[in-house]
Amino acid sequence: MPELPEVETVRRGLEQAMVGRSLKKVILRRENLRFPFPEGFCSRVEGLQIDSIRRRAKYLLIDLSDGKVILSHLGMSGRYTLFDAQKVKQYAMTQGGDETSRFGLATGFDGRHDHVEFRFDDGSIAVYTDPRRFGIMDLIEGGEESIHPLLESLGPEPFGNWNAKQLAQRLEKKTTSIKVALLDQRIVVGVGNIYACEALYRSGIHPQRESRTLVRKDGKPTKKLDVLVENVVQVLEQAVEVGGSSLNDFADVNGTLGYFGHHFQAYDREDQPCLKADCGGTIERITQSGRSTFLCPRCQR
DNA sequence: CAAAGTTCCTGCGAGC
DNA sequence: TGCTCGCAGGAACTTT
Repeated sequence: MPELPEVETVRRGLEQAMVGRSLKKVILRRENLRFPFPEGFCSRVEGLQIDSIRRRAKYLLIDLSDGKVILSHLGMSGRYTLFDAQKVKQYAMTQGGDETSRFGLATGFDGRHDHVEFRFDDGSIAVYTDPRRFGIMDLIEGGEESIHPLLESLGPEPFGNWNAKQLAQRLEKKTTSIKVALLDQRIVVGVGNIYACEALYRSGIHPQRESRTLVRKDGKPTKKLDVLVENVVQVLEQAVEVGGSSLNDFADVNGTLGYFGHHFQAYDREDQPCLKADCGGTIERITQSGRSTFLCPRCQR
C-alpha cells in the first residue's frame, strides 16, 4: 500500500498509537524481509521509548529515545495493524499462546505473514505484515541517518519547496520518458505507479513523452511542466486527505482505503471512456519499464 | 496473467 | 582502437 499518501496515512496512524510508549518486547518471526534484519535488532530497541515518527519519501522513520532510528519501508504489500491493550487481551483469551502470532485474520491474512511484533509497555501491540516481503526494516545508529545508503540519494519531497524549476534542472538532459522519470526517486520522491498515471493524465501529458522536451532550451520549465508539478502535488495531497479521513486504529485499513476506496481517473480504467469533457477518447494500457501505464492517447500529448 | 516498489545487472553509446 | 563512465531498460525478489 505504498505511495507517499498511503505511507503518510500509516505514519499518522502509528504516531497516534506509538509516540510516548516504550518498546517492552520486539519479536521477529523470520530472519529477513527484503534484507536480513540487522544484528541484534530486538535487544537494541527494547526498553526504548518512541519519541516521534517521521516520513522521508516512502520510508517511515521511528525515532527512539536514545537517538537510534528504526527505518521501515512497506514495499508492495507491507502493512501495520494496531491492537490496543483491550484487543490484545481479547485475542490472548480466544487464541492463547504468547510467542506465536495470535492475530490471524485481523492482520489481513491467517498470520503466516505477520513478521514483526512490537509490544509496548501499555499492553498494546503493533504487527507488521508483509506477504510479498519487498518491505525493509533496518536500524540506524544516532546521527547516521544522512549516510544511510537507502536514504542518501533520494530527491526532493513534493510537499517541501519543490517546484518546476527544480524539476526542469533534473529533466533537462533526460531522454527517458516522463512517466519513468516521475517514478525515479532521485528526481522526486513519493510518486508511484498510480499517482504518476493520474498526474500525467490530469496534466494532458503523454507518459511516453521524452522528459527533456518539457524543458525549454534556456533551461526553464515549459508551461506543461508547471502544470505537471501542480498536479503531482495536488493528486498526492488529495490522496492524503482521503486516507486521513478514515479511522485511526488500524494503519492497514487507512492505507487500503487510501488506494481502493478512491476511484482513479486513469489508473486501472483500460477501455473505459476518458473523463475529460468533450474528449471522447478511450483509456489505453501500455507497458513502460515493465509496469502498466494508463493514458488517454487523445488528450495526452 | 498482474500487482502498489526498489535494487542490481547488462548492454550500448559517448568521450577520452 | 580500447577503456571507462553513465544512462536506459529489464530482470529479480515473492505471494496472492
